[in-house]
Amino acid sequence: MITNIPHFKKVLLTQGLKPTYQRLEILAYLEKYKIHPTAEMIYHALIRDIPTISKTTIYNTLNALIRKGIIHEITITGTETRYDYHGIPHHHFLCNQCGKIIDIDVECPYLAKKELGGHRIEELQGYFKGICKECLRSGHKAKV
Amino acid sequence: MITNIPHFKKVLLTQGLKPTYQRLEILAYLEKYKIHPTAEMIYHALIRDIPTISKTTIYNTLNALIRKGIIHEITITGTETRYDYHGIPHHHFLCNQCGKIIDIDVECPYLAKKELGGHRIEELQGYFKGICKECLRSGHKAKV
DNA sequence: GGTATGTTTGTAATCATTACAATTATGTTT
DNA sequence: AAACATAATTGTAATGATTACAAACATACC
Ligand SMILES: [Mn+2]
Ligand SMILES: [Mn+2]
Ligand SMILES: [Zn+2]
Ligand SMILES: [Zn+2]
Repeated sequence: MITNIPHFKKVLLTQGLKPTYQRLEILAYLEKYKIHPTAEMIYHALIRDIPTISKTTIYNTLNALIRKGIIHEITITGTETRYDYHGIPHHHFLCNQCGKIIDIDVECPYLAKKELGGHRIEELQGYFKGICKECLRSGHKAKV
Repeated sequence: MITNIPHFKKVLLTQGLKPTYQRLEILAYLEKYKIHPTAEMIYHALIRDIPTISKTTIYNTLNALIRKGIIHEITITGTETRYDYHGIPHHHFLCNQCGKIIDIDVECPYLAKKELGGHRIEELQGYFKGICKECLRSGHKAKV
C-alpha cells in the first residue's frame, strides 16, 4: 500500500498509541478508501497483506482511534458501524438502493453549536437517506 | 391502559393492518410513553397485560408500522433500534451520561428538502449527542 | 362448517460486536 | 544486547439484537 507511513506514525504517537504494523495499515486503508467501510470490509482488505490479522484487532484499533478522536463512527445503516477518517465535520447520505454512503457538505447552522436547549452538544450526526444520483440515472435508463 | 383504542383501530385499518390486541397495545404504549423505547422495553412493559406476547410479535408489529410510515426508527445509540411515534419530523439528542433520548425541535433548513446534490432525499435524521440539561445540573451539584 | 389469508408464537439461526486469557511485540532500562 | 515492564495482538467463546421459519391460532368470507 503506497501511503505516507511516517505521517500516520506521528498521528498515533502524538495520541499515545504505539504505531504497530496493524494500526498503520488500518489507518492507511481508511485514508485511501474513503467509502466509510465496516470492520468486516477492513478485515477482508487487510488479510492479504497481514494474513495473521485478527478481526478483534480491527475492532480494538478502530475503538482506540475513535477514543482519540482520530476517526469517527457512523451509524446511518442501523445494522453495523461504519468508520470515517475525514478531518472536518460533515453529514452523510445513504442510498437505499446501492447502499453507498456519500459525504454531504452542507452549511448546517448547528455544526458549530456547543449548546442547545440547555444540553451540552459534543457531537452532531446528520443522516440523509434516499436514492443517489447514480441510481436515479440508471433507474431512468432501465425504464427506456 | 387508558387510551384511545378506536383511534388506533382506525389508524391500523386505513393502512391495511388488522387491529389485533397486540398491535393496539404496542401503539398505545408508544403513544403514552414517548421515551423512544427499544423492542425489549416494549416487550417487558406489555408482558404484564399480555402474558403470552412474543418478542417476535413486537418486532413484526414494529416493522409493519415502519413500513406503513406510522412510526419511525431511530439509530442514534448505534447498538439498538429505538422507535418513535410522533407525527411531525424532528431531531434527537442522546445524553451520553443517562442515555435519555430527547426530542429536538430545530428549524432545520433541510427537513423540507426533497433533493440534495442530485440525490433524492426520502428521510433525514439529525442526531445530537452530549450531556443533557439534567445531568449537567446534577453533575454541578455533585461537585459542591 | 370449510377454506383462505393474515397473525402470533416459540425456537433456532444469524450477524455484529465484545470479553477473555494466552501469546507476542514494543519501548525502556540496565 | 539482554532483561524487563507494559501494551498490543490473536483465537475462541460469549453476548445481544434481530430475523428466519414453521406450527398454531384467529378472523372473515363462502
Ligand atoms: Mn464521511
Ligand atoms: Mn422523537
Ligand atoms: Zn445508489
Ligand atoms: Zn442525561
